[in-house]
Formats: sequence, structure tokens, C-alpha cells
Amino acid sequence: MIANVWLIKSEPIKYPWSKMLEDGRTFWDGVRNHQAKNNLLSMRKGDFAFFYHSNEGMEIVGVVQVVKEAYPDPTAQEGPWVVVDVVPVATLPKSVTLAQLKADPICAYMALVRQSRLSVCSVSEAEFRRVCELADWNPEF
DNA sequence: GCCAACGTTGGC
DNA sequence: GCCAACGTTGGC
Repeated sequence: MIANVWLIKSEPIKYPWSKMLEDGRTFWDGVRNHQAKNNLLSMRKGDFAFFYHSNEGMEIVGVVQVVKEAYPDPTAQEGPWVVVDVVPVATLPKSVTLAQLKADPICAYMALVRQSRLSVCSVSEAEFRRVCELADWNPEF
């Protein structure tokens, strides 16, 4: 695989996938956790990320791509916080629920499952392929 | 530098 | 609404 894959979480009440599609592009703000911030810093232009609905839905609904690498979070008063710019790439034909991931031998060990509070986590290539299978999605890259 | 208290996130 | 898992804060 050429690019790395990540997973970003959003509460549907705050920023749902439908809004992501509507906006076409957004900066991923509000991360106030160092581990999540470090993941944002590791993102490279062209990397992909699953878009996960936390709290309500609890499922992976779409895929986005990083179009601008980390820069200071405009919504942060101070501190080292950063954002990246992302654009939607695809809506998954079938959403993949947390329950499905937990029940799957490959995905059960995803950072998403192991560290429920981490809002930006990495996804391995094996996990990526498996989620695509579960989603009935055939990535064209 | 340790640790108790507290706050937040997010699954159940 | 509850609670587990973490992160942060502040007293010592």
C-alpha cells in the first residue's frame, strides 16, 4: 500500500458524515489529546482515514483523504494542538459497526477497539483490508 | 516525583 | 445513567 490509513472519530451530533459530504473539505479540529495529536502529525498528504461515528451509531461510515498536513489548530487558544485538512473519498456501501469489529478476529485488536478514548488512531493494512471487505467496498488504489 | 481527586470520553 | 479507562491537576 502506498499510503497509511488512520481512523478519525466524530460524534454525529457535533459533526456527522453528512456534514462532511456537504462541506466537501474540512479541517479536523478539537483534538486535545497528545497521542491523537501525534497521530495527526504523522499523517501525510494522500493518507486515508476511516470516518467513525462515536457515541451514536458507533460505526465506520466513510473514508476521507488527507489533503493538507498538520498545522496549528485555529480553534485552540494556545498549546501544541494541530489540525489536518481532509476531503471525503467514499461513503461505505455498508457501515461497519463496532460490534462487528469486536467480533472479527482481525479487527478485534484495532486501536479503535483497544483504546476507546483515542479519537485519532492508526489502522494496519490487514485491518484496512478487512474493514473494506466488511463494508463491501473496493478501493480503487 | 508520587498519588488521590477529579474531569472527560465513549461504550454499554 | 453508570462505569471503565485515561488524562490532568494539585497537595505533599
